[in-house]
Amino acid sequence: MMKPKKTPTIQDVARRAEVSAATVSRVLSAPERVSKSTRDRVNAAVRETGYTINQAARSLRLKAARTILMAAPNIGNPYYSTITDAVIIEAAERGYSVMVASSIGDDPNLWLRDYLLSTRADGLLLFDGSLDTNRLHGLGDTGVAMPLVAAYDELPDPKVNSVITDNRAAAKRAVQHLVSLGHRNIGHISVPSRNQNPHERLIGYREAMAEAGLDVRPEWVVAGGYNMPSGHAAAEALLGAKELPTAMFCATDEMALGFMHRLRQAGIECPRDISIIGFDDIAVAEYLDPPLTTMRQPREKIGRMATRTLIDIIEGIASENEPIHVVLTSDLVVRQSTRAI
Amino acid sequence: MMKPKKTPTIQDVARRAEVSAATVSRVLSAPERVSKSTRDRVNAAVRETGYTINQAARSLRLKAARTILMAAPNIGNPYYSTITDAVIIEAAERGYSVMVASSIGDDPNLWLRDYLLSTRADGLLLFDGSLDTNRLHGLGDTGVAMPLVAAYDELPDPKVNSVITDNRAAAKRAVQHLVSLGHRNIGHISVPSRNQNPHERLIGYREAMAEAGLDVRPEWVVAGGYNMPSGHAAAEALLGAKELPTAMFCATDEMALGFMHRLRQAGIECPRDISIIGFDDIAVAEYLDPPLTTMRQPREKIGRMATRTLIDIIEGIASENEPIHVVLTSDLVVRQSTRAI
DNA sequence: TTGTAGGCGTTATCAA
DNA sequence: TTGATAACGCCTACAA
Repeated sequence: MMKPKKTPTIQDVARRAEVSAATVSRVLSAPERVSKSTRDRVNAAVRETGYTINQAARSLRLKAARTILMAAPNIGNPYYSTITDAVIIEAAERGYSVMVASSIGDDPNLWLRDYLLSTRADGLLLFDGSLDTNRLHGLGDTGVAMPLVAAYDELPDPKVNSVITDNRAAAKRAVQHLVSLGHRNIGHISVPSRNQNPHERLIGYREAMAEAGLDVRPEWVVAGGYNMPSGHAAAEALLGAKELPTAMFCATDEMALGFMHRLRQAGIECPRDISIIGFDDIAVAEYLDPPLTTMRQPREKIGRMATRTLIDIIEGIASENEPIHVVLTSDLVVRQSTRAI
Repeated sequence: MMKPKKTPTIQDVARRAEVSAATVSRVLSAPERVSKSTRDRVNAAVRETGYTINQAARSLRLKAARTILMAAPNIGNPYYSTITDAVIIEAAERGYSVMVASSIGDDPNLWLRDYLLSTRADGLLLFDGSLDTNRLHGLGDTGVAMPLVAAYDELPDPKVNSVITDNRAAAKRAVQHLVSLGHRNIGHISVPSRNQNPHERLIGYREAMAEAGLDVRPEWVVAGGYNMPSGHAAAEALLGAKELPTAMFCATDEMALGFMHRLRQAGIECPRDISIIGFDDIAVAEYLDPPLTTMRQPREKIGRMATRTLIDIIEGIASENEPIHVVLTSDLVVRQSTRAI
């Protein structure tokens, strides 16, 4: 059994290199301020001792953790995996670590505040539209402003920095695609809104319908909830209607999947009997049968841009006075689940 | 513009409650050691000042970050999302934060070591079989042992704590299911192994074939790579063979999906012409057409158990002398992609 | 270019 | 039960 030596500190390195701790510190953070010869000696000593900087001490001293916190309603949703990946990579490139939090528990606003006030994280990447950005941003009564970037699929508070895709326009294009194929009876499975307004994708649907001079049949617009079971349930509901639409715009691919699945059980085939378009372009979309037509969300880009923006704000590169709003676009990906009528 | 007040420290609370900082600290960590009256005063002061503990200072003092690091080859893979979720939840229940790292970059072994040595994380949850657990566990020359739990889909180094599923047995059961349906010509798309041995799922396949007295036709065993394109490619390769197997055991659901997709393009329908069984039971599996028969990995359980074990080790609840090995089982989920011949 | 010294906010020890 | 004090490891004026 090897006895665990204490982890070396900057002092150990200093002793070994026969310099002061200050010099070691300089070599590590501003090498150019140290003569080449001592620098080499210090670097050697660092290697020999296996020294690693103690982040806790550093954070305490610097009042910065070089860590960002990513909060999503459920990281468990595959939708976030690509994003998470991008966040980690971008953060790593800037020398930041990433903490993740699932917005569960009593009062997310409360413990998020905790994270940021407690020098655990320097900024917040918010993927959860249900959190109160007002309280978070101003941090309520303490009045300490916290670097924050919102990147969820709803229209965020304009006072808050955000990186989003233009959901309304994308939804419109999805519907227009169906219209261009000759469909006039177009339904929609919507996604719940977390604020008082209807979700942007629902608004886009309505606008596109109106602009095309088409009626929105209330029984063809059914509320979903992001996942496959909700698409399944929507199909169930629709099967009760006297007449089926010829095309459906589903606000997420997962719902499209559940929807299609239930319909097939009832003998209704896509795209033969009904055209279906989804939203997101999740990885499996192109491998489905039929491959799913959808609006592709640039998830990697969302992750990277949001992270970059946040770190820019943390480091003072971006001004904190004017909120930053980045709007990315989604692309129509035509596959085989939609066809001309 | 509200001017950002400094975040309150324990001193501020102490002053306000007219006690010493030590007392405030006690109220926070060992309330029973403080009289009720002062305790109440302190708690009031905490509330009034909006005090939050400074984790950096605390970590420095305690030499513990109450944070664990989760490292996966690519968090981007949806397979990990459920696990990540479980890890976060379990960790939160124990008062730990979760950092995530994707095993990219030059030398993961190096920067992982960094994380742990630098008081950023107290332990490592390893989902990447390609990392060198030997070097990580002993941390090489420094000889500092680090709390580590491996939870990837390969047989880990027996010296390292691990939470895994019994891949070999599960693979055998998958094949046995096909055999029980009357199949004798059974192929396999394997997953790459990261050590010198073949992957456990491949071994299980071979064993089951041998036990059933069936031949393994080399041209029916093709190397895959976890994702859908590799399943696609495997199908491509197989289509070149003079004869097709009547059943295929795919080492992951993603590969099964890609495989099925390519075959369908060639007019080969599942389960009519070929039975397909996957592995993992990813969320979409039951919504596919046909719904996919598969071996379900208890991913949530893996995440929770691994986290629990790691924290037990960190906190000294579990002994660190004898490595802990938890083996979970996978369940066969029969759906419609397999049928009797 | 290098060293000295002080302090970041906590908690553990010891004494009262 | 409470308080004074020192120390955790680092960085940054300031001084030499």
